[in-house]
Amino acid sequence: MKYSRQRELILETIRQSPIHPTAEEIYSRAKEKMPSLSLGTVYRNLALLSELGMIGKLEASGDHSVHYDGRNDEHCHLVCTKCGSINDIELDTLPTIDSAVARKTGFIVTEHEIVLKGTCAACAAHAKSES
Amino acid sequence: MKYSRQRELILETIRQSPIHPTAEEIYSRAKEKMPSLSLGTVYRNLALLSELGMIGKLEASGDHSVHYDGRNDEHCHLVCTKCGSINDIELDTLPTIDSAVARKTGFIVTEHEIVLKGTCAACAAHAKSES
DNA sequence: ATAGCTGCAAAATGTTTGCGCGAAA
DNA sequence: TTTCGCGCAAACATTTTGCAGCTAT
Repeated sequence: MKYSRQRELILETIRQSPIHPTAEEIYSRAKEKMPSLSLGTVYRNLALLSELGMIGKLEASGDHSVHYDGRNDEHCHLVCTKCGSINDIELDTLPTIDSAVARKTGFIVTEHEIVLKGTCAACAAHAKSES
Repeated sequence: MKYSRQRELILETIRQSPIHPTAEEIYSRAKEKMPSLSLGTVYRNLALLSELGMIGKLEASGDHSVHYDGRNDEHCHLVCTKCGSINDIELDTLPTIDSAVARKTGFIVTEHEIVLKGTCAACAAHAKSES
């Protein structure tokens, strides 16, 4: 893979964002630093980086676009269906699951997408104070 | 909610399909039985049925469309990245997770999307016999 | 020198929506 | 008879792609 300033910027932008940004969000933030950047380039690099496992990908956010994650280790996500926030969470029981699945079904797990949907603490508090 | 023959047919079609069909697949199967059926109606009813919890929804299939599931109880999915097959699996450790999450973070889990991606038994066997 | 990446714009894909008609209550 | 759902087609949002020029190696 050849180096490109665009790819470096895109990767940097994802890593610095805490919100699990979409392609569009990554584009508009990165474009501030490199106004010539094009959206097609963002998409091409997101595909590349996530294929290489350098960034994470979250398809099940519930809005209609893919979100990206600067972390590339295995972890889970909490998606609030009220405010749309996405947060990381570690679930220690998970590593054991893969081998259990392999034993039971012969399916070889190489990656997860584990999303728990519901109401985040902030939205729950907000709802309570309203009632 | 008012009864409609279309909705009944759509629900029936999903329940009879073992493959976790997409809207397009549901449409073309159902259209065989009701040629006047329109794709917009399929989408409207899928939104309705999954909002009511009568069918399941799978966003993280890896192809670029939403898949639906005749089962509406909580279970997990195995998505083969080689052949695209989607299969159900029960993971008994999961019910405990929700309360653990709530205790740790205050997040109230109302639904899951738990997808394990990798190579299914059939594709693994196929790869082995080729090498 | 050349392979690969970019910007641009057009196209493709999957999904949603407005409207006027027909069917259920 | 009134309300809701339907079929149709247009609109929409997101993502992908072809091309010609530029950049890293």
